[in-house]
Amino acid sequence: MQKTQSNVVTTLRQMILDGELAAGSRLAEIPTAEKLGVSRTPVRIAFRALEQEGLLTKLPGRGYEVRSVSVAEIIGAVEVRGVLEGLAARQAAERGLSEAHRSELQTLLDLGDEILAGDQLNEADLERYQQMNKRFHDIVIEAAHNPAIQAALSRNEHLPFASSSALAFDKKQMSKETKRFEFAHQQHHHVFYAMVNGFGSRAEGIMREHANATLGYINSPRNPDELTVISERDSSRN
Amino acid sequence: MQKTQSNVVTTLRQMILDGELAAGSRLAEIPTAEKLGVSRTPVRIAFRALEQEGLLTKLPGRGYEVRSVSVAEIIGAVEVRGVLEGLAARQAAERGLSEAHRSELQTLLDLGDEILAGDQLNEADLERYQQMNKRFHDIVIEAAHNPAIQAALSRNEHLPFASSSALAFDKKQMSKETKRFEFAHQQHHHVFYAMVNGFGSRAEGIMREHANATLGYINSPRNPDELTVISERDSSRN
DNA sequence: AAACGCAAAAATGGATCCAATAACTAGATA
DNA sequence: TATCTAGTTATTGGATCCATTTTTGCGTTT
Repeated sequence: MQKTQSNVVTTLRQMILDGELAAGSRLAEIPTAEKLGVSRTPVRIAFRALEQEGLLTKLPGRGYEVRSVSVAEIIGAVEVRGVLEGLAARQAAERGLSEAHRSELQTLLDLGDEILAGDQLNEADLERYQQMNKRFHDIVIEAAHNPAIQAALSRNEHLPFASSSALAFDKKQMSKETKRFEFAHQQHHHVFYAMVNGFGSRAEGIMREHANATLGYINSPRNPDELTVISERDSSRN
Repeated sequence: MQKTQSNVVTTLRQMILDGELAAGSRLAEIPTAEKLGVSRTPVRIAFRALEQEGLLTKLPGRGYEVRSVSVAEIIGAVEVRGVLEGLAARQAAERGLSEAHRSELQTLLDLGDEILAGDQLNEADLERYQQMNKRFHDIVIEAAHNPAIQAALSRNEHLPFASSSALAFDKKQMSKETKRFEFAHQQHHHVFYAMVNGFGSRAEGIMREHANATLGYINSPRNPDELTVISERDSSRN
């Protein structure tokens, strides 16, 4: 399979998100091109694209560096997602959902209920839930009919997941994590109710707060220890 | 003067914003490169950067096209700016302003008062006001200490000004426009007061609404005729 | 032993070259 | 006359080449 231009971007992005390229790694065009088996041209374009996405930073004269994202930055990015998706939910509610959007959201809600019906989530459930969740949020943004929201979000889309393990699902605490997803899914129900009934302000408020569900235990005030652990791990590179 | 890479980006961007490249124009790499006296490489990179900024759209197989921005899109983008700068003002207020930020904002407020002291704005006043205004907003964003806000805004930074005349200062109605600036600057005073005193929610609300001041007469409910005129002009291309 | 300087190596930015693909045009045929 | 087809043209994507700048490392000198 020959590597194509966008392929290089996605390959590098995936390597960064997977932690294969550790935060702080220096990347130069020529070695990267050789490593991927392509020429410098697509690599050059990929570096600039990933810089735009906030995953790389330019070191003038020494190539690029994989950005190390601090916990504070992740929290900030989640906050931004919150206000943007909140705006989307409000505009969707004020504008009114199309029948297609309404029915697909309903289907997704049912699907989420079903996934969460069992006692505890397993690996497969997690995967299914996250797909459902992504689609749910995408529809809300679509339904706002405001392309600027999508554009603003794209810049921060991958950032919260850059420091891979910080937002990882904690498989050692399945029951706690399961509760988190149950709560998040309740919010899905509530924002759906608000949007269907044209309650723009409620829809916005719920969605805005809902973003914090992504953070999981990071900002849980009951678990300062865990916060500390992550902070240490991260502050060592920042 | 030799054209450099970022030069090509800024040159093309300026040409688009100035209307020199009309909305809907098709742009190909080779003609553009020849026109600017550079090779295809920097042009290729510039096209992708401007696509990221939302100023160009890709026509697969036929190069790029200068995006035509509808009034609805501009209003949507302003809405997005509102929630993002509102978030910035809130976080700045909650975090507390540094002394440097506080004093520079104070200076800018005084400067704005001075510019608006005369009866009516002239061309030079307008220029000075807009510089002051830009700096004021930049400081608010800086003071939030949330790089994700800056990143999200960068995507929509130029978009509201792409359809050049839609947001242009209406020189035939100086007194009306002057009142608009006076109102906007009052909001600057209020958001400063809120931020200095740590009133996060007020700061957010004021800033969020303040974004609409940019729109000027576009969304003025008292002037549906003017709105119609702009809509027509724009809808013809959309 | 430390610091300065020079040279070599590596990196980027820009230009050109080659190949593949998609769009246009003109001509032939139904 | 309309449509299908084939050939030509234009355009992009990828690879390589050249020049300039910066870093880096080693050697010399103080």
